[in-house]
Amino acid sequence: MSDTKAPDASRRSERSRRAIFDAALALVSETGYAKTTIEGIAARAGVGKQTIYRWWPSKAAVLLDAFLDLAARANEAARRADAHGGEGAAEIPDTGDLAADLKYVLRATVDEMNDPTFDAPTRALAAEGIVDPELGARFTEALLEPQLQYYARRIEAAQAAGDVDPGVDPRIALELLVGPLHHRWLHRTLPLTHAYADSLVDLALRGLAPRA
Amino acid sequence: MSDTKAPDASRRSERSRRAIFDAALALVSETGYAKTTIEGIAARAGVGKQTIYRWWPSKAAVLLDAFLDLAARANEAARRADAHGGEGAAEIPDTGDLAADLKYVLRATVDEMNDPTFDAPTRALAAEGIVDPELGARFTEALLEPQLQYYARRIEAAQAAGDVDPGVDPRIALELLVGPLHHRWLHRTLPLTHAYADSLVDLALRGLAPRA
Amino acid sequence: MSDTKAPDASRRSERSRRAIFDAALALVSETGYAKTTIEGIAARAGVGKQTIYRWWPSKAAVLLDAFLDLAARANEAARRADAHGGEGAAEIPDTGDLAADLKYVLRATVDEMNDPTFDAPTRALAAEGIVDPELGARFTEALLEPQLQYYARRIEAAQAAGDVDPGVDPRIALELLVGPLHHRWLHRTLPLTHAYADSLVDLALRGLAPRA
Amino acid sequence: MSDTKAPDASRRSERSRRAIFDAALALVSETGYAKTTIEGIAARAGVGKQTIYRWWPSKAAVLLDAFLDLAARANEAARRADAHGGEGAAEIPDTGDLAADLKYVLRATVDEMNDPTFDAPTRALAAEGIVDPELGARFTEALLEPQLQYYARRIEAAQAAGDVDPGVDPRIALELLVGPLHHRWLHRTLPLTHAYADSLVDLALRGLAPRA
DNA sequence: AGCTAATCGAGACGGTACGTCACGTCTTTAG
DNA sequence: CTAAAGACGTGACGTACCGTCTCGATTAGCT
Repeated sequence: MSDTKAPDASRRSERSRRAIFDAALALVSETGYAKTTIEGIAARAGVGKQTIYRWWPSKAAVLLDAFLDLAARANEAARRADAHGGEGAAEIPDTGDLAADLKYVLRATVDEMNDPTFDAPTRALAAEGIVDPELGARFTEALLEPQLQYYARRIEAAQAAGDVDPGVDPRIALELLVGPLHHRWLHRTLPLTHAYADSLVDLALRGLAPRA
Repeated sequence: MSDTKAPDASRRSERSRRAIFDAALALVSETGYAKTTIEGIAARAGVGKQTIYRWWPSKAAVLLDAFLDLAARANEAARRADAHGGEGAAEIPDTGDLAADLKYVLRATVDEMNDPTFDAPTRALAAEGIVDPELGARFTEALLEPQLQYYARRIEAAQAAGDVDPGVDPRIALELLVGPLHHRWLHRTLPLTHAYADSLVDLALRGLAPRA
Repeated sequence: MSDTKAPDASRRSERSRRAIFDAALALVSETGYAKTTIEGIAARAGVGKQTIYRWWPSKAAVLLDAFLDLAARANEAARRADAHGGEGAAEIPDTGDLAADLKYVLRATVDEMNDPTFDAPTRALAAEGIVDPELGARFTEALLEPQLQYYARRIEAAQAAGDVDPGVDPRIALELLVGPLHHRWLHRTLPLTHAYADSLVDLALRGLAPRA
Repeated sequence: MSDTKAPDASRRSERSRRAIFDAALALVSETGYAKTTIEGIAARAGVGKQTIYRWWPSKAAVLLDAFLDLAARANEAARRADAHGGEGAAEIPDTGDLAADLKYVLRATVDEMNDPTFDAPTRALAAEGIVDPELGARFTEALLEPQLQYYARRIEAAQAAGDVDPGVDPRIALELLVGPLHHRWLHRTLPLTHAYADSLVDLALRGLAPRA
């Protein structure tokens, strides 16, 4: 039906999967993405190379899954910490003050982008995704888009509350905030600061305000 | 002073330099950046590998210079074509209508991003620069920043003309336009269209408008 | 215990080993030892370079093993041809006439030295062994010494038969025969002929004769 | 007349020639023949590569000339030291006692072979000459043969004095002495000692003695 | 509980490209 | 006008990983 050789996922060794993720993340953070090799991951994980090739098509795919897994576990932990069993940790708060809410999230994003343990793998994945459409799609779908949806929902809520012009496409609105941030982050043109995040929110919100 | 062995640039073979650029650009456009190798470039250029390693530190650096050289020659040609010996080909027009001028440039940028002959190498260089800070700096400095300066100048002119709030940092203003465009381009979240460019300009300009 | 990474010999591909030997011998006889490269051997054998580097430390070592293998197979064939399952093909005959027996062997050796298919690789190996002690030891041990032992045994037999002074060290005796031959062979001072072999035997035997 | 490009020997720089010899000998003794390169010699001698290529066809040829020059200067010095302005330093003495004279010379030869400063370059040249007939001829003619002639002359003298069978070819006689020595030297089968030299002389002389 | 079939760790294999080294030729530049 | 300096095309070096391919030795999941 599908490919000539579909491995039987039910027989898969969870032990190896974990070890591969751990090894991949460790190696990327220690030696950088470019110097990380599948052979190295396998050796570090105490795993045969074939076990990696059986389940992933590329180094980037391994790292993406490893990162996703890390994020999922972090979320899990966060959810357990929070009393309310919310769906995800990153939902944008809605205090009624749109500007404040957005600044809060953008500042947090800026902090992440300045944190090497987040920056290194994400940057590597983004770069790989830019060049490899297949992986880029997975990256966007699994990492980027969910985050953007939080913005979309908050902006829709703001439109309902009359804080944002209802005629504006929330998608474009969100890109007005996130685009410049990513631009500075990826191209390293200028430092990413909380002040910058705030200015961005202020300026964007003036564009999104309901027409007089 | 510098490295232990600095080759004598005055003895450099212009012939080889040209051949390497041509080969690099041809190979990238034919087979893609990832499949392009230094060995392949050398072979195609009829040049020894050492001649590449002598002058460039990496494949990406070769391609960056090749691309820069291409752009420079294109500019040269454009300038000769235009009667007015203007400074560069990409200066943003100033018709007095800021929105129209920006839409014109953003549409042109969108077109470039949709043109594979521009898209492929630029995307590859951007991705490489994201991961390699050294190269990223060169990429930003040589390719990205000059372009951004055009926006900065046009926005400053608009501020002088009273079309843009003088209190706004032109740098942030320009990122409001370029950031979202790059976001869609690099992450391939949604199609890049003229309509999108227009919306972007309209929305951003509302944010930049002088306060009532 | 030994090197940091010892390949697992039990998993070794006999197919590749054979192909490498064949390619090495073919290339040496076709283009000469100096022009034979490891890369060339690998290509001709349809084998990865690493497969050669995994098992041999140098081009000379490959050729030595190839030559040894060839000799072993030749011996095998010779033994099968001879009705009597003798030990090796090169054992010196013992007809009771020492001079005749030695002349027979030395003439055969002269013939080998004059035969390009034997001369070329042996000469190359000898030269390499002269300069590389490691390889020289292997060459001596595996190719030269076994042959010398045949002489030693024949001379000891002659001593027992009273044809050679029992006070003479067989080792020196044998070198009296083989040394001059190799001298002419390696240094190409004068032609190697059967007549020369005969003279050598006569002269040496006069020195080895039992004292009156 | 001769080759397409015959360099004008009269214009040759003696300074460079000396520097090249010195550099070649120094490098060979420091790092070994195999690791010595023409590029290295040129650099060490402060000489352009072309200056070497103009006058010598190969690394081995340079070293041969360097060694010859060294030997010539050593002889010159020795001659000046000795009162009698003899032709060369290595002429075999004739005390009337052939065995003693030969032992003296063979012991001296053994000592040379055990002396690394002599052993290393000679061994390298011999090995190269074994494989490269052109160079081998030059090596034999310039280094080996003159030495052998000393033996030939001493043996002829001994024949005249009635100490050696006049029917024996001096050439073969000399090879009986020198061959075994070279055999042990080049193949490193057994240690080269004075005792060995003495045994060799004794044994060979029994073969050469006049017939009863 | 035993059988069977897949996955597992391991690593040899044919390859490709790497970045380096030296070759021998050719050109440029300083004395 | 010579020779040092060294860039050039060439080609082999020895290494690193690629992705595929056997190997036993576990492990499941199904009789």
